[in-house]
Amino acid sequence: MLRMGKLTDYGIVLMSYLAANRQLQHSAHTLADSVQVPLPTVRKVLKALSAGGLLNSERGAQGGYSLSRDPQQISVAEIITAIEGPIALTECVSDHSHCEQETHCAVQTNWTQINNAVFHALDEVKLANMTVPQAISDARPIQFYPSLKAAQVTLQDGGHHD
Amino acid sequence: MLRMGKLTDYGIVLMSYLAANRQLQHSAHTLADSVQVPLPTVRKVLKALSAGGLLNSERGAQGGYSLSRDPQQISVAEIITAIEGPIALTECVSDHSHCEQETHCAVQTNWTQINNAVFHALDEVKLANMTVPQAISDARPIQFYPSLKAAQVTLQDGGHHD
DNA sequence: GTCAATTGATACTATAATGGTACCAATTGG
DNA sequence: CCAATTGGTACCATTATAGTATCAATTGAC
Repeated sequence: MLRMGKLTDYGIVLMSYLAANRQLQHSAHTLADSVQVPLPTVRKVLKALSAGGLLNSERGAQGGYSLSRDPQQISVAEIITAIEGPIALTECVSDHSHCEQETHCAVQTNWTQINNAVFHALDEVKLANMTVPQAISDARPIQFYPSLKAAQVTLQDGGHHD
Repeated sequence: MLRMGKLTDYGIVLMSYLAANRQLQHSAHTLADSVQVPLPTVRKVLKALSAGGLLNSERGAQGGYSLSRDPQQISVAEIITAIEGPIALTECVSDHSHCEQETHCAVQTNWTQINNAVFHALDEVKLANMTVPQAISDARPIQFYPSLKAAQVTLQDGGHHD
């Protein structure tokens, strides 16, 4: 499924919102209200975004968050990295690759390559593109293997997706 | 982290092994031994790969698995799809997108685009490329935001990665 | 024809990851 | 000094995942 966490999704939404309203400082409270996501969760995401250097934060009364850079300078890859951690499709390419099968596994090098390709794709999309729908010129229509989707009997249990 | 399950990793390894030994039929037992992964788990992965149409399977004594197509015709995107299900980075772009925030979320269209870009990257890499290390000509050297990696204080808990 | 080997399908369990929440410390403006 | 707000940490519950076990179906061999 290759999916990443909801928090990252929130992160994108949050960043998009901030990009659309750069002028002022936004408190976590305000943002939670705007984006319709529970406040504590928003806090968490905001915190990560800030720690990742994507947001400026000001403490104290009248404090809040704001984009640290232009929306054109921020890629979704950065946002993902800030929230999910370093982009790594498998354990192999992650920092602590404690792969026991190294001897038998002859593909780890390629994984890194694939990883880079994915990262590149993610890095080309800037936050500025997210605010303007359909603005990604690089996107080509690609089919998602619908036939395979049908044949997808799934592994995890009985596959009862009601 | 954008990571996908271990099973998918096994799947890639399995497929690579099969690609390197196309001539004969391999039983789950044999493969488990070759790849050094627990037999039941290998069975599970093999089953999914078979259901996905990537492997031919023969029952009965002397049965086993073999690639259904040329390694050049099989992409990692297909393998991932067979094991993890349809490639979807977020819930938004998945089949059952029960997104409550639709009103406030103005990015779902872009997610689909990003998804496509990632899928495309994954689809360009064929199984044949995996067996020959470093064979992916399309790969460019890309930095992984090492600075952000350092600043990555993480969300999930205390971030105590010893 | 029976038996052994092998895949197909399903169900189950335990561990880990994730989402979500709460709390307290630190900072800053009024 | 107080209120508002971020920073950091700890915690819990739900879910997903990995891994295992069991039985049915099929096929070749003896």
